[in-house]
Amino acid sequence: MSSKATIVDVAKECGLSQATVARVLNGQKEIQVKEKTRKKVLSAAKKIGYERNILAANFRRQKTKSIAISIADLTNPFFPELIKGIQNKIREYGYSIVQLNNEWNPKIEQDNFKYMIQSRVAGAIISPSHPKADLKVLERLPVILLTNSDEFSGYDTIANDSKGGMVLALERLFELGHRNIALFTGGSMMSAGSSWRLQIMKDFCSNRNIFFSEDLCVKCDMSVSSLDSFSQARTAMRKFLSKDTPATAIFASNDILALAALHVANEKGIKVPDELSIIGMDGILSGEISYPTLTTVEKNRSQIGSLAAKSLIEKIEAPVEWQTKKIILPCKLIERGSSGPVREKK
Amino acid sequence: MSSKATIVDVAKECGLSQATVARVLNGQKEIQVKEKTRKKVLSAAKKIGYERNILAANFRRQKTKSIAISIADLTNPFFPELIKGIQNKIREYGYSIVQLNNEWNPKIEQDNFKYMIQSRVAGAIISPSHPKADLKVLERLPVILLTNSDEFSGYDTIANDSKGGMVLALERLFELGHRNIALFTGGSMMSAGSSWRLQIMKDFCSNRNIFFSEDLCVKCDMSVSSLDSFSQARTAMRKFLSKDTPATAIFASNDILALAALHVANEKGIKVPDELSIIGMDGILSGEISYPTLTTVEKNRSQIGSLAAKSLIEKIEAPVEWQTKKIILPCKLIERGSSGPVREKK
DNA sequence: TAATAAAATGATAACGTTATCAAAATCAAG
DNA sequence: CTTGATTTTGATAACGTTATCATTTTATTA
Repeated sequence: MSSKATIVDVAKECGLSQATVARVLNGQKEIQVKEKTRKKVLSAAKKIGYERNILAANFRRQKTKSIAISIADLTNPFFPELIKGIQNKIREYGYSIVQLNNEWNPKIEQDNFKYMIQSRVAGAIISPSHPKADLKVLERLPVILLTNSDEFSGYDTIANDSKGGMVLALERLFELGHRNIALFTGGSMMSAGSSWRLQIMKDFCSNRNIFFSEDLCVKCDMSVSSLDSFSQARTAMRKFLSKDTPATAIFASNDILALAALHVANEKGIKVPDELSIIGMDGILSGEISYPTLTTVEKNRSQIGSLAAKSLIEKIEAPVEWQTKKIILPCKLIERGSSGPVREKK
Repeated sequence: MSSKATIVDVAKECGLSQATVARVLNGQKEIQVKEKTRKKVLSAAKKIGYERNILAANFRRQKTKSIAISIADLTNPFFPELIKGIQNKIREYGYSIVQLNNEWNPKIEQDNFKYMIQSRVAGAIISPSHPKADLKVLERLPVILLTNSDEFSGYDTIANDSKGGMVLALERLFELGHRNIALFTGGSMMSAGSSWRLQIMKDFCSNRNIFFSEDLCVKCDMSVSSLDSFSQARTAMRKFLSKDTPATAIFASNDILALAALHVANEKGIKVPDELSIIGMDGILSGEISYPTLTTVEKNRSQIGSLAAKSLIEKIEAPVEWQTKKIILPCKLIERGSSGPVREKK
C-alpha cells in the first residue's frame, strides 16, 4: 500500500485540494503556499506514506531530470574520473545520470542516441566514438561534446588543449637538455589520426633547431583495450631500442604508451630518468603508482566533467537562445620520477 | 513537429485503430497482428516520423526498463569493469543503467535508494557503502548486493570468495618455498574489518607449522582515494622494511597495497621476485602494467557484473516467488612477475 | 455451407501528475 | 470599513501510452 498512495490520497487526508498538495510536494520553487498548509500537507503525506511518482511527473512534464553520458568504454582509465566530476556537479541540481556505453561500436552508439531521444533525457554529455559520429538524431537535445576535433562545428565542446600540452612536455624536455626526443603516438580511434602530433614535433624541432628524424617517431597500434595497447606498445618499444637509438627522452601521447616504454626500460636495465626520460599524457592512476612514477601532461578529467555538467545544465535551463561555446582547457605538466636532466654518456 | 507525432497520428495516417498501432509499435512480443497491417503501421510511422514516447509508456505501465547501480566511487579501479559486465548483459534484455555514486556517504546512499523507489527503476545492483547499510526503503525492489558480508542475510548476494582466494595465494607462496610470509591488510570501509584475514593467516601458519608473528602483519589505513591509500601503504612498507624483517614474501589484501610494497622495494633496490615475492588481490589494470607485473588473486569483476545483471533480470521478471540466492565465485591466482621461488640469502 | 473456434482489430478507460484558469482569502491603502 | 490589488487555494483538463474488454474478421471443422 505504501507505494500506492497518491497525491489525491494526501489531499483527502489533509482536506486540501489536490492542486495545493501538488504545489507543496513537487519540489518546485517553494512559492505560493502558506507555511501552515505546507505543514499540514507534509504531515499528511508522511502519515499515509506518500512517495512521489516521478514517472507520472516526468510524463506530465514530458521531460526528465536525467542526463545521459555516452562514452565508448568505461574501463578506459580516462572516463571514471570524468564521470565522477559530472556526477558531483549535477547532484547539486537534482539531476541523475543515465550511463550509456558503446564499446566503440557506432551502431550501438546510434541506438544510444535514439534511446536518449525516446526516453526524453534532459541533455547529454557525449564523447564521440569517432570523428564522424552522426549526431543528426540529437538535433533538438542539449548536448555537450567532449572533443576538440574540428569535425563538430556548431556543437558545444569541452576538451583539453592536447596540442598545447604536448608542447609543454617538449619544452620541458628541451629545458632539461634533451636534444633527441622520440615521439610515441597511438592511432586512437577517437582522434582524427595522430598526424598533427608529428607536425607539432617537426615544428618544435625546426624552431629549436634540433635533430629530427622520422626514425624517432613510433606509431603504436591502439586497440580497444588498454591492456592490448600496452602490450603492443611494449613490442614497439623493444623494436625501437634494438635500433640503438640516440634518443635521450620519449614523449608518449598517452600514459599507457609511456608506461609501456617505462616497463621495457626497466626490463632492459635502462635507468629512468638517468639514462632516459619519459613523459606521458593523461594522468591516469597507474602512472602515479608505477616505478618510477610517471611524469605526465595531465588532463584534468574531473574538471572537464564538472564544467561539462555545468555548461549542459545551463544550456538545458537556458530560456531560448544559446551561444555555442567551445571550451579548451590547458593541460598541466606534472613532473614526477620518470623525467630529469639529460646525462652525458660516458 | 517530428518528436510530437503520437500513436494516434499514426493511427489516423494508416487508417487503423490506435490499439492496433500500439500493438505493432510497443516492442512487446510480436503477437496478434497480421504481417500486412504491421507493415502498414510501420510505414505510416516512418512517414510521419513517429518516435515512441517512453515516458508515457513507463508511466502507463508504472515501471521502467532501467536498473540502478549504486556504488561508492567510480574511480575505485574495482568498479568500472564490473559495470561494464553489467552493461553488456543488460543490453541483451533492453534495460539501461542509472548510475548512482555515493562517495562513501551513507546519507547520499540513502537518498539514492529513495530515488530508486521514486523513479521506479526495475531493480538495483548495490555495492553497500558499509556493512550496516540500511536497505529498508528498498523492501519491494528486486535487488542484488555485491558483498559477501554476513550482515545481509535474506538478500541475494554475489561476490568473490576472498577467503579462498587468500588461501590460494598463501598456498602458492608456501609451494614456492616461502616460510616467512608477511600480511598487508587495509581496513577498508566496505568490509567489516580485516580481522578475518589475520585469522586465516594464523590458521594457515599453524596448519603448515611455519613461523607466524604479529610483526609480520601490517595494517594500512585505506582511505577513500586509491592514491592516498597507496601513499599510506608506502609509508607502512618503509617502516616494515626498516625493521629488518625476515619475510621473503608479502601477501597484500588488495593490489594498491601490493603495488605500494612493490614500489618501495624497487626504490630500495630489493629485487622482486628474487629477493622478495609480492602477491596482491583484485586484478586491477595497474598491476598488469607495473614493473615487474604483479602476481595477484583475481576477482573477475566483469563476470560478477554479468552474473549480477543476469540474476537481477531473472528476479525482476520472475513470476512471483523467488528463492534467495547467494553466489560466491572462486578467485583465480594469476601468476605474473612479482612472485617466484624463495632464494637463499648468500 | 453453416457452425464454431481462433485470431485480429477496435473502443475506451485508466495511470498520477502538472498547468491553466477561476475562485476565494488575505492584505494594503484610503 | 470598503475597495482594489495580491496572494493563496480549488477545479479540472490534459499528457500518450497500455490494458481490458468488445467486436469483427478469418480459419477450421463437420
